[in-house]
Amino acid sequence: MKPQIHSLQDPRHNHLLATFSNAEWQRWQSLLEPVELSLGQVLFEPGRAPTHVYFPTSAVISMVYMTQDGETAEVAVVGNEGVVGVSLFMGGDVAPHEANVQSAGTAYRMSANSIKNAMELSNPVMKLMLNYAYDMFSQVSQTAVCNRYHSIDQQLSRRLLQGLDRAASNELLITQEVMASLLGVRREGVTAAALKLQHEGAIQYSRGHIVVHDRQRLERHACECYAFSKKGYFKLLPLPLAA
Amino acid sequence: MKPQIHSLQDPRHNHLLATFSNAEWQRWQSLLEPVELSLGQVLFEPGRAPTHVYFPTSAVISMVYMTQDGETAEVAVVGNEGVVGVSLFMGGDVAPHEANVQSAGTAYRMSANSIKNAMELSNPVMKLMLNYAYDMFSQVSQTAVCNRYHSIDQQLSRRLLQGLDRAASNELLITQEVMASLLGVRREGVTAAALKLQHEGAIQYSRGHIVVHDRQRLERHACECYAFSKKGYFKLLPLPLAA
DNA sequence: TGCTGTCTGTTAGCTGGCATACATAGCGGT
DNA sequence: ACCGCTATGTATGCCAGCTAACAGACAGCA
Repeated sequence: MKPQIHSLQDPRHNHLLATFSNAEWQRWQSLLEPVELSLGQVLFEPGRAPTHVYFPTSAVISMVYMTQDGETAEVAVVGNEGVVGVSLFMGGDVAPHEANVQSAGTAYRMSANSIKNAMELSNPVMKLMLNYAYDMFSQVSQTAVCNRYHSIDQQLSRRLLQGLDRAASNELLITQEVMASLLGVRREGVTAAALKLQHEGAIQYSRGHIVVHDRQRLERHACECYAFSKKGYFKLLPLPLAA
Repeated sequence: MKPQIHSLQDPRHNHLLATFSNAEWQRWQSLLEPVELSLGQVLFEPGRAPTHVYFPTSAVISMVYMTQDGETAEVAVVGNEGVVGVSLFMGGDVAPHEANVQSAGTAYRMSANSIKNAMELSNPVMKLMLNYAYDMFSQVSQTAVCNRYHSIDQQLSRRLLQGLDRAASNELLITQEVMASLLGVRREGVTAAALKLQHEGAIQYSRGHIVVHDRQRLERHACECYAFSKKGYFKLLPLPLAA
């Protein structure tokens, strides 16, 4: 049940880092530091300037927004397709979100100063980072609409799939309680939705351990937001004309 | 009832343009084109690359997200504090939103190529634009949470205030029908909330013409999202420690 | 083996916002 | 003055998700 650890972590397991040319790579290597991220660890808090950016290789991080009353909602998920701490390279030093580790694993991190310098030095790197930031922006927009229109069933399915895409296996470690706080709903609501999925044979779970048996069924339950949130998906969309 | 028109439009009425040094300004002047934006005009559609960025001087633009079923929700509002078309300077050419004119008025626009060149040439300009993009990102995150937790009453008040901040007077031109599509709720829901505000004497309206009489009352009704969405607000927040 | 804490299942009643349908009221044009 | 269109007001019924409260089930630990 322990998180799997890549003892010889390869930075290129992160999709952004993987796109670097060898020349870029030379510059970056010494600035990147491999780290283990544990479940629940908080990478930065709302109102504070992140000290590092994180490039997950196997860890999964939630960007969580919180109201004054302490009610929470996840607005984006970041796995090895992305990077945590986009506020640093957009100049809005202070992030309004909390970034916490949803699934323990490995990542590479780089100090705030280093990433800022690196972006000044290299235009391609800057473009890459900004491009990802925009993906994330889109993902958050989608979340806003999803929160408005879609049922708990749909959202749970969506979120499980998003977790699955960033996991190495067909298993997830998350309790219904935590899932509820991510979706911004009651725990009982998640229980009901999860039960339905379990009765249909789509998933099987027990005490925070979820095994996905029928991914396709999950996809049928999920709202469109899942497909849309796949990395860069919207860029590939055919123009939705016929307005 | 016609929208007021500044016959001699000053680009510096846009807060972003206003921050430019004289040197920057020289370069930009010839690239900016003054335009009149009419109510309902669509600046760009989802899935398409914007042809221009727009710097509103008196117009107000809605960034609207749409589901496959055609349900809509506004995720951000842009007035003379900002710029429309951030996707262009983040490299994600294709925007997932629709940008449409919520309140007729004036703006300056610049072609997609020009803005891209301008950003390459000037680091300060790039930082300014990215900084604003991050503000917008925060605003969208806030909207996601607002959609989850806050009542129609609260959201209507919030949205009226956001409109008011970007208007020259205490009047707004918007029907309950349109407001409903922005908030992503039924028209009847807006009617009920608006009636309440009217009975309290906070606002007075008729056929799409809203006059705000008691701004403070609106602020009391609005959710925290209003205060938060004020431009750059989150940067000024004291650190919310005591976790 | 039993204790304890966490996780999951279930119930009863409430409410906000939903779908649907229709009524009234201004405004503009002829 | 009338017609027609758009905007607003209102009603009935419904349902998802909420509050609150509690019961069972399993894991780890002493």
